[in-house]
Amino acid sequence: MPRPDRTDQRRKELIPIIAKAFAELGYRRATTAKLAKRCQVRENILYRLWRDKKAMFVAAIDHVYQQSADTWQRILAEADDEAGPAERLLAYEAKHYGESGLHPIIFAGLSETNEPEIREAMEKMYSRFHGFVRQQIKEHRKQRGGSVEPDAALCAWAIVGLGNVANISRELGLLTGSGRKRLFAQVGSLLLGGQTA
Amino acid sequence: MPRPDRTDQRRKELIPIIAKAFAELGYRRATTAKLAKRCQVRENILYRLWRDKKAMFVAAIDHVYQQSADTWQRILAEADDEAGPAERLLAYEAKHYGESGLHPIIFAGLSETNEPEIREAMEKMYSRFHGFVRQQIKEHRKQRGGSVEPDAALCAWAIVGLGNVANISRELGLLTGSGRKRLFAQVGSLLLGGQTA
DNA sequence: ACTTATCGTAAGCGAATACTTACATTATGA
DNA sequence: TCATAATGTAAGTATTCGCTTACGATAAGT
Repeated sequence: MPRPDRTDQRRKELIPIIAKAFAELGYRRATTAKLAKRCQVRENILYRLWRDKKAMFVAAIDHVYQQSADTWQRILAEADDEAGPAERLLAYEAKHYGESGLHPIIFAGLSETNEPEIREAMEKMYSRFHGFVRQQIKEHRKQRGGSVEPDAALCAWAIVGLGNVANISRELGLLTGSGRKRLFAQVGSLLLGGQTA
Repeated sequence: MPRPDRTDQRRKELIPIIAKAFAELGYRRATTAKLAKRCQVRENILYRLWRDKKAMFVAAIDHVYQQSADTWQRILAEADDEAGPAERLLAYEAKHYGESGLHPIIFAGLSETNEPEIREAMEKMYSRFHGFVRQQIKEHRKQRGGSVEPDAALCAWAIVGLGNVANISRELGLLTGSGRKRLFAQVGSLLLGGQTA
């Protein structure tokens, strides 16, 4: 009878644009008017796709993780070097970390944790990032054998922190590209391997 | 003749209150009306002390570093254990990191770097934090002797990152207090000492 | 062809917010 | 005591922003 519902597809098309806008402008500066303009639609139709601005932002946060996860899957699939998966991921991030330009969304999210829905989305995102990294560390260490310290979970948090400062120093121009690369490569592998007992 | 100018003193009195407000509410939610109310004055007089809201925020950012620096000076002065200065600072932060409640200001600042003045203030703040930590690492390693890797500057960034995730995980409830403590103690000392060649 | 729900356009509305203006009051030093 | 500038009070304003409403256009299945 009527036209078929393309809502889902439309959402998928627009999220990358919206995420980019939130990344570049932050949560408040990314007004619904600007979001609509970038999407080349009227505000109205954004509100048909998401309940409110908050929901658009939550979708953007999810998109940040999804984007990274997809990239990592690709790297892991490409495989067969002499380097292990964790080392390959680390090397990749050393080169390309932050290239998507999406990470500032995280900064924006951190100052909007008053909103329960945003807080929840941030919580989920960080948990996923941490869980993934932790898993990689564990597998890497298992391969190598021998007891290692500190705990993989702690090292995973430290690596997440590494990503964070990398973003910050990029944003503020405190580290050059090669500096960030060395940061990932040297400190990253220290955390990955830990200290053999 | 007229009344003496107490502007400077007034600023010093109000900054802690304003900083706390920015920390709790973020930059945008901390409206000038709310700031004034917390300070128990009218908006008007805030505008006599600072050019605009941006200037209030910049002052709050400076206050964050100042607060930490003062605390650290105290710790360093208290001294004479068997533990070195760097180790004492690390142990202190492991216990008390984030207690001031001021750190969320940093999150707020990170999504306001579009404003050149705020960006500059954030840049200065991070440089100072990093410089201080780097110095501590260097002195610690000199005491111990022997060549160490990775570079102190890189490890300093990693420790700054550690502080960051500590804040984030506190904010989002992703790590318990004891988890944060172990994070500082274990990963912190790994980064402090580095890997002896 | 005709019904029906999706898609697009345009305008507007109430609330909030950064900042201002005008004016009354106070306390100081000569 | 008196001029002077600091301190406080109150109200207002222009703008912005999130969100809504009303309506016309489009495209599908029967």
